[in-house]
Amino acid sequence: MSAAETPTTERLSRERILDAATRIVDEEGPKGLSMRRLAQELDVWPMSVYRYFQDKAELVDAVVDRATADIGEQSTAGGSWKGRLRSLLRETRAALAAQPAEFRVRFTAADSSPAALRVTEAGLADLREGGFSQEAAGACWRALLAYTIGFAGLAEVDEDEFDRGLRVLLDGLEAELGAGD
Amino acid sequence: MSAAETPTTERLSRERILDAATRIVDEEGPKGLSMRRLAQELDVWPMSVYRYFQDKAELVDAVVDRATADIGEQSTAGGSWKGRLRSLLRETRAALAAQPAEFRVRFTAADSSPAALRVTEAGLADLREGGFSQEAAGACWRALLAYTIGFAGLAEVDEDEFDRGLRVLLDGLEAELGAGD
DNA sequence: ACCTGAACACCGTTCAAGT
DNA sequence: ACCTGAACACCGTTCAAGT
Repeated sequence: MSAAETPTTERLSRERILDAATRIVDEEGPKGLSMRRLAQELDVWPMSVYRYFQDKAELVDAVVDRATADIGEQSTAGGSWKGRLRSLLRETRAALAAQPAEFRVRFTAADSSPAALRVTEAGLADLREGGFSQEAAGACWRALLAYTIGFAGLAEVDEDEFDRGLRVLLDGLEAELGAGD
Repeated sequence: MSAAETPTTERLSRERILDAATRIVDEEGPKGLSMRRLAQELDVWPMSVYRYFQDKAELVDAVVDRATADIGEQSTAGGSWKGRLRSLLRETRAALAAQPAEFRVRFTAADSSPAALRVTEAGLADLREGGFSQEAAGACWRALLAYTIGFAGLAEVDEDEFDRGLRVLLDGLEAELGAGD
């Protein structure tokens, strides 16, 4: 009993905390997530969470980061650069649309999440492969990302409608910035 | 003294409350706006504000609505439908970019603000004038609005870059949806 | 009927006291 | 050194008691 303990509850960890936080947000909405409610869900003292996250803001950022962490995993494989890029942005829209609006804004915060940085790097790589200069790729990416994030916030959304607009924007940007300029 | 009072502070009103709320948000950020802080700023009991706004959510919506209420006032005059539309969206982007991210999401909430509805109606009217069918105008508007709102959330923004992307998107949508389909 | 202000049920976070 | 839990400084909002 003293040598080999079998704890009734697993040891606390960032992973377990994020699981619980995500569960609360899914079931009770973003306003339901408080440090105290979270501690209760984990059967832990309120202050214990602060061992793993500096404050609530850091926790929320981690929740959003994890919810968007696997964007682009599906579609790094073959196909044209344009196809990959559209697939990347479709995944981005879907992942962001699944987040509550209050949390979604954290994805494009000034101090971007690791997930957001990875998505941006993947997108820029695709655009460079498509013949855009570094500067043109940057401008093009911001336009595509703006469209995607904005669409994620619209109600009654239609996946096909998103894709049609995305194609129009991408083709137009390619015609304007891809070859000449 | 008893017949004609000269009150040291003006009577409370929605207008005065929104002035104070906007001032607090400008000076102390969105997190600084609390019902209690607002009451203090107005030199009033905390509960007095509830005579004019049902709850804090309604107050915040009213703040955002007022901050976006004069979008489109400048540009309803002459020019092509495309020029008017671009001007409308430029104003929309600027007004939204001036709002804190936490408040910005309320502009496109499911129960849209009066200001958002007016902007949408103006945009749709421009698109109909440009030859879009009602259905095509709806899809086109959602794409343009998504792009605009998304851009409003991006850091280190360039007005010209916004405008270039907007023109690309609008021209592309016109080519795709305006004439045929 | 209206307005007051005390009170309720929460927050995030600090910090002194214990182990 | 680490963990606890009491305490601080707030919240939004309800509601009974006063006028």
